[in-house]
Amino acid sequence: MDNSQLASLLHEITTLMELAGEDSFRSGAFSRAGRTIETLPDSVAAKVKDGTLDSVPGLGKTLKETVTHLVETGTCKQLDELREKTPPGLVQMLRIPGVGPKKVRAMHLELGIDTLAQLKKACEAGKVAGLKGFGEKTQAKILEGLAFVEQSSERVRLDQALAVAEPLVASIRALEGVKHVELAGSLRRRRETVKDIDIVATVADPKEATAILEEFTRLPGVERVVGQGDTKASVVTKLGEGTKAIRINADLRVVSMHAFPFALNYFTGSKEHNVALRQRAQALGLKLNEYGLEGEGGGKKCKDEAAVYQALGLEYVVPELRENTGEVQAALDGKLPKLVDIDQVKGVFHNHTTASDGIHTLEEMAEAARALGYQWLGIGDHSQSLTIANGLSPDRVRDQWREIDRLNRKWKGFRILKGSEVDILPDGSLDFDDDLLAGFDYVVASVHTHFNQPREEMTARIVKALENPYVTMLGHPTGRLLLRREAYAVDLEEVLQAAKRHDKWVEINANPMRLDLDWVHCRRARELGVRLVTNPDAHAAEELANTIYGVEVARRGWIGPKQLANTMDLDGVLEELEARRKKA
DNA sequence: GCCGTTTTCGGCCCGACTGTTTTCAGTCG
Repeated sequence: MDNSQLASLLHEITTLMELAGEDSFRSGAFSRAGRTIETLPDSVAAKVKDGTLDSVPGLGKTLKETVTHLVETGTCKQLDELREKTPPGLVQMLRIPGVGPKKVRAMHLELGIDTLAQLKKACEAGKVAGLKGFGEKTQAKILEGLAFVEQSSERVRLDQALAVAEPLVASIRALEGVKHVELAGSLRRRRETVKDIDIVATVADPKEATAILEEFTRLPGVERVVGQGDTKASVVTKLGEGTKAIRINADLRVVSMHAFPFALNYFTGSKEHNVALRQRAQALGLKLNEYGLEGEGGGKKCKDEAAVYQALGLEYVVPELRENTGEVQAALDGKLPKLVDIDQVKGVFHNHTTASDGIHTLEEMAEAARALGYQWLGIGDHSQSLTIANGLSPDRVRDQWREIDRLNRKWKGFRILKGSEVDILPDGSLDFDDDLLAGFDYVVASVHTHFNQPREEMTARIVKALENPYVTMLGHPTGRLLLRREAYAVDLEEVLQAAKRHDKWVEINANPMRLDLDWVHCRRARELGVRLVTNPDAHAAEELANTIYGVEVARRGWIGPKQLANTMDLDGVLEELEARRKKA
């Protein structure tokens, strides 16, 4: 069992405990444990095995037992019992905005409501409004919320949310009277998937806030207004049409000028990072909230977020690192990493052309890369066995090499690199023989078939591929498709160890549907000293721009420029690849 | 349920908003 599976079981226990009306501090302990584990790079299952569970903070006697049971059996007594007594419909009801565990529990106990369908009927019959603590407005909100639950998915991908949020921010910025506007929330932290869009703005004159909020609710893309007050408006936005339309909740908060840095910091989160900051403030005898930082001598003025961190005696923490995974301590010690930046990327390795399943030619891809300011572009079309993607035969590979040589005579200071995305066959051998592999500048090895192999088999398969001297890097290490397909079963720790042993790079696939390796394991790669590389896996010229998403994953994983192979300039990359070929 | 440079018991981050209330519970971030 990997950490994310274990964490989701702990989150399930948390939710079910809340629905069962258990003490919130007890359920909170489970929630924190889940949160800790999902951001922990080392395998908790391995810790259970070698008895080092004590090294995980927040696990006392009970939680250590629970975690051990979950790892060993996939479940535990408490979870079994909670599942037994909780109808699944109750969990779904929690997705209704404004409905939490207490309300769900009341409706379940008082009206016997177990499903969303029953809830809808009860609202339509006016029964819900009669409950103690409920009323007409609550009932109407639940009915509206039910429609939203039916239409929206729980989370959306980063790129989808940005496609809605960035135009919204631009529109708000253009409104009369608006001073500052920034994206906040998990979107600003660049999490791979997000639940909603948070925006913070300021106005020169507080009296204008209401008018700004009013205009916000009428912007293009806004489908419905959920709530609107003097400081906050909440809307449902829509991206796309028909059954494929994506709906995302968006909140705009308008605050005073002097509160802006505090509000932006507060609404950027993460929740856990905020808690850590407040504890830091407390330790200094200060009080931090979304309006300011108060001490004995009154409020402290901060002109921007950096000043807030400075006032707390901390180095500035960029949004991508604010997950309470050690960044506050590092900021205190002055030991935050220097992170890689998109401007430092000089090229990318793994891209496709019309030779396999891309839609643009070699030359078109190269020109697009040059337009982005890259010094080199790696082409890695599919190998022969992947017939569904028009994988290249050895003869077609040699044709492509001749074409690359021809094109490379055209440019000064720019090169196309000869690469391949070679399939890792089910037994761990590669889809081309070593003689052919030796002719490439570099080789990306990836799994595209037989996703259902047992964990040990898949791990051994990938490790064997990494032993091949001609392999340069491992492509999309887990095969996951965000919100669509789970990762295949694989022991990433073992894979990263093998990468270290054989001096191979590991890809952060920058396609926003993949983002694979994830940021948590980037942290682990960093610890191990495994070099990473991000590749857009572009199947069209415009997809080269997806590289930014991979860089964001690397940043969230504390990766600096030296550890990301993309920052090598043309001379550097040619030298590096030449040295590797000689060694092979 | 966890945790301890004021604590092994008694706290646990903090405040706003909403809708239901007449002093507050639930939800949210």
